[in-house]
Amino acid sequence: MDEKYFPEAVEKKWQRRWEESRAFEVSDDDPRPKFYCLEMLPYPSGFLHMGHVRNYSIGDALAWYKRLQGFNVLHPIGWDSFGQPAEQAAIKGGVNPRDWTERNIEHMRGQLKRLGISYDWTREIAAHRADYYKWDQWFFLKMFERGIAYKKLSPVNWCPKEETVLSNEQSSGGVCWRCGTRVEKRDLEQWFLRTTNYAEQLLEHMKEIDSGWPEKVLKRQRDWIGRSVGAYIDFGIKASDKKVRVFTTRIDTIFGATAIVAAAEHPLIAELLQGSSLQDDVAQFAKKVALDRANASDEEEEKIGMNTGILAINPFNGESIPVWVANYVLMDYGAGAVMSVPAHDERDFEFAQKYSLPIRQVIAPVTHRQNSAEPHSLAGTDQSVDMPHAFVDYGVLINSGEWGGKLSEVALAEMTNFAETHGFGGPAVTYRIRDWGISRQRFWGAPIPIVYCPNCGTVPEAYENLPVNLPESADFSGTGQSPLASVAEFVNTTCPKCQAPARRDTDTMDTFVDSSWYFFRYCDPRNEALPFSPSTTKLWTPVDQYIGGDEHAVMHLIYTRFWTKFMRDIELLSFDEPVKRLLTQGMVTNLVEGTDEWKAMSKSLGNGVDPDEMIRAFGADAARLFILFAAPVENELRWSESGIEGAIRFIRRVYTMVWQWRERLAGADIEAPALEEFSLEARALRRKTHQTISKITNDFEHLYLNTSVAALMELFNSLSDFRVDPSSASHAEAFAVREALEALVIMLAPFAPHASEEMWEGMGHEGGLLSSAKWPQADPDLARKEELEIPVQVNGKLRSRVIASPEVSDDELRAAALSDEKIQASIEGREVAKVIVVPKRLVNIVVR
RNA sequence: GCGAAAGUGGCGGAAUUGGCAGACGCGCCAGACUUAGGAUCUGGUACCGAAAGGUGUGGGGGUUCGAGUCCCCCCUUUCGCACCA
Repeated sequence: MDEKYFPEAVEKKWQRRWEESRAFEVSDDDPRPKFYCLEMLPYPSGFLHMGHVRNYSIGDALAWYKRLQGFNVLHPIGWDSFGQPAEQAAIKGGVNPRDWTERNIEHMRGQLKRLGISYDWTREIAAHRADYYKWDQWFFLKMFERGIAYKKLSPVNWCPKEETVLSNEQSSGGVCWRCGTRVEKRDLEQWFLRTTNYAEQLLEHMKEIDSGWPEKVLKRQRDWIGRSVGAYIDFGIKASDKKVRVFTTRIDTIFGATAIVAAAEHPLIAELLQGSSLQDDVAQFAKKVALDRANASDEEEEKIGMNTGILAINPFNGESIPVWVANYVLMDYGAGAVMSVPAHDERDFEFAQKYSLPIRQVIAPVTHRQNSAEPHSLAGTDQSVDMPHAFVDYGVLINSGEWGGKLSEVALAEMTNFAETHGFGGPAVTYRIRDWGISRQRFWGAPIPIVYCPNCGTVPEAYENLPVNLPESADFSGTGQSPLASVAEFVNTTCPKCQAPARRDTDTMDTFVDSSWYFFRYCDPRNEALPFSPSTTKLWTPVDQYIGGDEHAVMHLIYTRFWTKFMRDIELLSFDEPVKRLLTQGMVTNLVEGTDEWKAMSKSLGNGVDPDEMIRAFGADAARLFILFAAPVENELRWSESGIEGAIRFIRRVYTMVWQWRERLAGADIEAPALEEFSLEARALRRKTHQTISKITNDFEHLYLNTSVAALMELFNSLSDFRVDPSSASHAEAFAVREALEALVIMLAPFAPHASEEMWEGMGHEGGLLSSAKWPQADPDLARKEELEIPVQVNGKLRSRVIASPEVSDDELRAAALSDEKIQASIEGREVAKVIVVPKRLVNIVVR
């Protein structure tokens, strides 16, 4: 230990020591209880940003805490290394995506090590390496076998001039990003995973995690899954034996249906119009709707529609109503068609007004007369009525034949039942969640292990042929086509079934596939026979704490839940949910120069801060301490240069104090003196020490890291106020200081591990790593106050305080309060109506 | 538009069970040490007031002996969803 604190030297020293002593490597056969602390793995863009630093600082604080508490802590890291930026770099800069990616990983690994995050680096994984994506392919085959992976036609953005697929970004504004041609929607054969099969479970199992996940994430997942309970009804078609099916959550309004509105691309409509004069018009209309949708802005589009001339028959009343097509009905939700009830649905109302469709009220508000035989209604006629807007609430049915007079709640069940018994409908549940399309016409991803054979058709690659290796390189000139299609030695293969010459699928998988199961691979990262052995994940998973940004609240966190359920189904696992506790940390923001706006750090806004510069200027410890202190973990964090200076100032003060006491503490007798040997001040210091241990231990369980740091500062302030000179301190005083300082240094380790190690060594623990030390234990007896200071209020206003013993009774407190001089003065001449005593906390005297 | 969450000093925030509002830090002010200070140390710092004292947690109302905390209305901000039948 040097007299002065030099972060750079200290940090280098301990990073080396940790590596040499393999301090953070964990093994499966360790008798201690396990703890799996996981942070979302980064995309190797080339540089760590402050969001990463915050994410990993939070995780590392928890990992340190748990380790000091005696847990066997798995704390791994890896790279989400497939994805577009690498391919863009290849297209633009002519570099190989693999080289680009490896270089970035190399650099970012160095940054993480300079931050001193306590990872088990022996378990590092990277998605772009064949020993990882082989298992993506393995899972794909398993899903294919079970019908979870399937192929279907699906619309993509298509540039008709270049005859190529474009991503959403490449077709923004509805035109091709290169040639400016208007983009079309075109159907392409693509692979999908049946997430919808698991919709019910994804919803149901939220019960298992709702105490550990933020409510807002669960809510977004619930909305994403979008379970909706209602009924389906088949409307007959006039002069045809076909039926058109609709889904509704409001079957009670069916007597108010004045049209059927179908999605423009509804196949039944096209079929029914076969040969009709309207056939082309409707096809034209469908094309326009598809185009508008591709160009969709944030704004809701104006509703447009057209009458198809087809008539449908309402099975409840036999009425014929027109069938329309419109842009506001979506083919891929519900049944792709709705019954239009303008009086009781806002969208239908708007549509009906525009096209002068009849508006018929069939639900009346329930009034105070609801118990009378004749329900009150706003309009007692079955003709089109004037309504200022749709009435969408539940109410009482009117103009609804035999259901008239019933409440919506009752009619919903009865009418669904009626439809079912008469064979034209029944109960139905629909979901908003769609199957997950994973085909990407891109190079830098895991190849889809499917072969197209002229004899056998679509054939899965054989397991023993995995991995299907991604070629070294391809033509990246950016034709928009999957670059793999141009690599002959990749495309041309033999059929795994009949050995005939065959062609490979040239698409790669969505990168969300890689991140759906990566943290299971950490448990068994070098397994060559399986993605992981069930025994290792049985030991380590589920993840105890997962930490990351809330931009992944739906996609990644739904997909990984889905993947877990699939892995359970193929008996790799035996639980439903992969993550017990989830923390979504807040963003790191900085002032945008020339404005007073705080925005997320970004290159384009020029308000980014380079972690390396921070480390150079202040040290990793100060940067990490500041980040964790400045705001609660889930809040936005506003960057502040002076804040980080405060952090290094604090570390330096603690460091200086350790330096001043080091000789005295190294030589001090460890034996605790008898209680009566401690002075009043020494007892107060010990009380603060034990109170602090208790508070911080509790805070860590809730990840209240900012208040933990504040408590450490308070303890330090108490130590500073304990003005005893090291050389003249009594044995008891030195003991109290040692107890406080050791607790302080150990509990500082999760926030500033390098400096803490250095101080720990300086305090005489040569050769013993702080990283294998033990978290201090709070002694409740020592933490207990020796006397209480009880506030005394008069009519709820603080007037005085009285000193009392911790065992004081209510009566004693009351007496003490009433006899207090200041209190007597303020209640003089008034009648005491009541005295409220909150045991050992407060007295309130009510006077008149 | 719909839904949710949140509004506390100059700033980040604390008060986690209805019981002393403003812990801790930043900033600022004063002082010490210094050739010097954007270093370090000491003290102060919600507001009004000379003081006694009074006021104070977005605004208004309510419940309670007692409200930052619970209830109702309003305002503002942030986030999410946005044709989901």
